[in-house]
Amino acid sequence: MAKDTRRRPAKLAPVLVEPDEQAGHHRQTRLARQTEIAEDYVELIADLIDSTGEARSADISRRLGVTHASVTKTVARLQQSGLVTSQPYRAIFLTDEGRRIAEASRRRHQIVVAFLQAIGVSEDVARADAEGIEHHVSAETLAAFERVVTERGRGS
Amino acid sequence: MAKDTRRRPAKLAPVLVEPDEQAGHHRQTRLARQTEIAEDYVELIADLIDSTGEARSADISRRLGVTHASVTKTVARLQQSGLVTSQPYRAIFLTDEGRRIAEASRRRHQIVVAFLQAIGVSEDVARADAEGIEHHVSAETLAAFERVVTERGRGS
DNA sequence: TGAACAGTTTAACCCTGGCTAACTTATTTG
DNA sequence: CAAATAAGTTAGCCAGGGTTAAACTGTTCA
Repeated sequence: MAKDTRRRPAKLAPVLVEPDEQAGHHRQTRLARQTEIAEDYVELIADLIDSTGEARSADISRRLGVTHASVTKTVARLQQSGLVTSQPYRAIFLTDEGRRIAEASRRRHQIVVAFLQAIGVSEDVARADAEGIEHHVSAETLAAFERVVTERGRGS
Repeated sequence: MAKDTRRRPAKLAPVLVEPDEQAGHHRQTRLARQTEIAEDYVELIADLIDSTGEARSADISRRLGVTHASVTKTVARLQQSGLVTSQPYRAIFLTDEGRRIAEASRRRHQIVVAFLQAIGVSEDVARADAEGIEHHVSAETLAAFERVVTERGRGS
C-alpha cells in the first residue's frame, strides 16, 4: 500500500505524496518556525532565572550569540505577545504563559538531547542539533523519543 | 562522563552549558534556518522534475501551500544564488549545485522519515515532523539515524 | 561625589519570505 | 482563430529578526 517499487535504477525514488498533504506539512512547519525564537528566548530566560536569580539582557545576548539590540527588540515583541514582562534597564521576567511555554520547551529540549545521546550522538553535537530539532518535534514524536531513551537504559 | 545525576528534586534542572558553547549552537542553528527554504525548494523541484518531467511554479506553490507570487520571488532569489535557472513563463531547472543540494536533501529527508517510522512514529506525523527536523540534522546525527533504521530492520 | 565603565535602549537600516491585487502571457478549446 | 482559462509576473505591503552606531542609565570606586 505504501510500496511502489517499480524497476528503478537504485537511484533514490522521488516519493511524492499528495499535494494537499504535503502542503499541510509545510504549513505546519512554517507555523513551527514562527514560534522557534519565542521558545528559545523563554526557555533561556527560565534557565537564567533558575540558575542566576534573574535574566539580564546581556546574558541572553551572550548565550544566543546575537547583539544586545536584537535582544531588546525581541523582548519587546515577547512582551507584546504576553510572554514576558520587563521595564527599561531592569531584568526580564516570565508571565504565567511564558513560564508554561518555557517549561514545555525545556522538557522537550532535554528529552531531545537525551534521545540523541541515547542513539549514539556525541554530547556536543546532540546539544547543537537539539537546538534546531526540538522546535519541530510533535507530541507523538516526543513520546517515541522518550520510549527510546528509557528502553536503552541510561548507559551507552 | 555524561552522568551528573546529583540529588535533584525531580524538577527538571536548568542545565546551563558554557555561554560560548551555547552561543555557538544557536549560531549554527540560525545558519541552518537560513538554508531551510532553499533546501525545501530545490528538493521539491528535483522531485517534480523526476516525477512529472518538469517543475512548474504552480505545482511548487500547491505543494508548499504558498501563493504563486511567493514562489516567483523565492525562485528569483534561488537563481541569484545559483541554484536554479528559469526564464519568464517557463519551467524551472536545477543547476549542478542545485542538483547536488537537492540530492543531499532528499537523501536526508528519506532517512529522517524512515527513522521516525522505525522508532514508532506514524507515517503522516513522520512526514510532517521530518519536514522541519531534516534541516537540523548534522552528518553525525544522520549517521546515527541510519544505524537505527538498519538495526531495526525494515518491518515495524 | 563624580568619573569611568558596564549594561540598555533607540534609531536607522537590511534581507527574507509571506501576502494581495493587478497585469501579462500561454494554452486550450469552441 | 479568437475567446476563455490557467499560469506567471510585478508592485506594494507587512512582520520578523538580524545588524551598527549613538545615546542614555546605573553602578562602582577612587
